[in-house]
Amino acid sequence: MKIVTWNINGVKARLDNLLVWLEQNQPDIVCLQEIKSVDEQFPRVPIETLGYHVETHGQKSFNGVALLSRISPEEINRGLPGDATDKQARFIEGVYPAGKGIVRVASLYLPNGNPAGSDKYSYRLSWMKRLHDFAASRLCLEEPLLLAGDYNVIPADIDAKNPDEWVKDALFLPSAREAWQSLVNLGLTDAIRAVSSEPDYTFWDYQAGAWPKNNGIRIDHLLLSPEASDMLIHAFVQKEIRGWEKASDHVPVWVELDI
DNA sequence: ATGGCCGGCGCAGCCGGA
Repeated sequence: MKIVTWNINGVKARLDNLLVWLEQNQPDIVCLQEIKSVDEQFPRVPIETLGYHVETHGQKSFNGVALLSRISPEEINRGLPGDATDKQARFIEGVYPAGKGIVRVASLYLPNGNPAGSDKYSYRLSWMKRLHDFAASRLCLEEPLLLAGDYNVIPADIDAKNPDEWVKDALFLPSAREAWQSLVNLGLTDAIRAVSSEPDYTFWDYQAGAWPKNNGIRIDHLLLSPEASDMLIHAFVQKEIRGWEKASDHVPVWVELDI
């Protein structure tokens, strides 16, 4: 089973790319972030025509996440628990039949939090705490679980071409990296780091020639429960997608599971 | 050497992103 996460930076602006990519790559489950669409305007018909089920959790203009899948989900949950007043659409979870059991997959878009010290940064940290509590409760189920998405966290120096440029950025501040490490320390496996100790950037800014200079960062991650990690065959970043016409600034990150 | 963008909204620039 092939599962992939991709921040597409606007599903309507990226629809032609998305359809070609789906046909060429045939993923089983796709976690999308930054769809920037309300549910009613998500272009579900052309995606369904390719054989995918579509589940969205969107809002107007910003944010928004979705799950595309070849197999119909048994259950869908929208929104990250822990704050009923949170109106930002950043989390959707699906439960899918797989093998003799299920696989549980979440598509998440963690708040950027810049500038540091702002209300946005405190919202980011509180969201990370909620994600930590959610992951802890899900891990008690002892199921194959994937928490996939745009974490907006650069975990370590190796995950940036120029780490010095990021020292005052919310993506690389010690408190954000500590929150990331605390999440991983629950017993989750960073799929890319499990298979590679090389730089594997997933984002290159549109500005300042970041892509031609390979000035990238690794901020899109798949975290696997022990039950999912045991089934890990392969993980990789699909870097070449960044070179497409009208590319997103993020690229797809894949895992293949023996399930 | 320096600076360099893009999507959404909505029809002009501004907001948000990382």
